[in-house]
Amino acid sequence: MASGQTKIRVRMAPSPTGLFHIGTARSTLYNYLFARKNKGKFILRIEDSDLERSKKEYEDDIIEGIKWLGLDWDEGPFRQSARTEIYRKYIKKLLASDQAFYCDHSQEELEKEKREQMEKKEAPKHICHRKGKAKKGIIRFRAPREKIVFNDLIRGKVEFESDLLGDFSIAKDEKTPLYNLGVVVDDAEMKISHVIRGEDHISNTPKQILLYRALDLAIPEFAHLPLILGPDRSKMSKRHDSVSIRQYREEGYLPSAMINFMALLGWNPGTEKEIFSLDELVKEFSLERIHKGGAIFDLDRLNWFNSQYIRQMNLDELTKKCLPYLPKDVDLDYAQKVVALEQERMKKLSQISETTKFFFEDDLKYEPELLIWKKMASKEAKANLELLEKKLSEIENFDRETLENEIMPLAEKYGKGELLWPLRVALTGQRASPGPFEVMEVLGKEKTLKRLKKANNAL
RNA sequence: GGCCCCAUCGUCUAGCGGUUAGGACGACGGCUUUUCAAGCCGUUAACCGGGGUUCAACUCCCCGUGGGGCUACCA
Repeated sequence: MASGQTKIRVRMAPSPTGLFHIGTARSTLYNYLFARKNKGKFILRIEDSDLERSKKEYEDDIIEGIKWLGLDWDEGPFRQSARTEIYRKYIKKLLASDQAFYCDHSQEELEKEKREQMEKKEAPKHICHRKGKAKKGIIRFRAPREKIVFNDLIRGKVEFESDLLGDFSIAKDEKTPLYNLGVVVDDAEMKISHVIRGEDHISNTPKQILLYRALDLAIPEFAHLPLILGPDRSKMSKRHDSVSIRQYREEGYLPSAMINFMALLGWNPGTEKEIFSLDELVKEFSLERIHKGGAIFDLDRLNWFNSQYIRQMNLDELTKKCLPYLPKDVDLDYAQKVVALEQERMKKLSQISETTKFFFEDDLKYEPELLIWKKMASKEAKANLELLEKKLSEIENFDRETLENEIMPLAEKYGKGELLWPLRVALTGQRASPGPFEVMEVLGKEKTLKRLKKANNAL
């Protein structure tokens, strides 16, 4: 057990078998917050011991994702694939003391045994009575029969009967550990004080405790996080829509929004504050306030956080971030004016390509009916557009204020809806958009007049 | 099936024996308004069930029920 003086050392140990997962990201965040809050160290370890499924591109995606979120680590990344000599030492020790042995039962035999046990309503487990004398088959751990109790920092006392575990597998061969042994060896070697991980690992914990004991290693504290759930309340996985950080990144979610949102899924400081910077989270964070129950990933809430952070951003920065969603050769000043009009309306950056299309197209297509306000006659709309065209052509300064001062009196006279609606639709071609004055200011006189003429012809 | 974990509005949650059960997202309504957003105001909506313990249970205990996780020569 870690004492008060023990240095806090935590780790994140993702396996590079898929894109950086939202659940992994939240665990990373919590580990990071705990480390920073307690002036400890945060270690990154890539669990790539399954060479078949591990891929460099996934490792890159995970590391990139962590950095994108604005998190960093103090040691690593270590890779299990580079640590085989370390594992060999421990596996040999277990073998030599007869706590582990080679088991050469085939997978078919094991599956058959399991099926039979389940039919008899027994706990499925393999207790090996055919210990290989040769170095053949898989290496199993001879689990002692005892009660295993550990104190989970989030859940309290958790008890298991090791009897139920059977002789579980720990390595494919002397240099290739399986998950449970790999974690134990690495966590011990890296002097990890607190293992903070998803709840799906609770059932691995007794196996790992047994291994710590067998190898005479110090057992860390454990804290099992509630899971992030899909809308169907099951663990978020590939069969749900968007589970990778990359997808959110590409859709235009801000790291600050992701961090804020994820932090509050399963934790909160007990106040009514909702918006937190990473630094503020570090200050407030505590394991004690983490929930036990899983939390559903609510996209509406994420969208809300994202819109909050989009609004807070300064315009230069926001424009830069929007560039990928705007036409390639766009003029930066023009783009900035466009973005300014959308800043308060955006839920995510990617939306801007649709909502601002009309700013970048010269040839708008008009549905004649759309140009007409409510029940006004087509003739009237036409007349109003002509009136506007004439008035606008006399105005030199196309800034919002001048435009408003010149046009609003007309609108009062001829009807706001009757005048302003056809104007706005002529400018945008859309049912919904920012107001006509803002749009004209961005478009400028020439484009404005051209659009009015064209709309008029469509009627 | 076995083992383990969990349980307050639709969702994220506050609550740690005595509260009109609070906030946020969403939804809905209103104001504003040429439209759509935004903004402001308001409405809706929850303690899974049953036993205890207690003067008093959302809160503590037990049992149900429900949900979830694990059950690999994956991690």
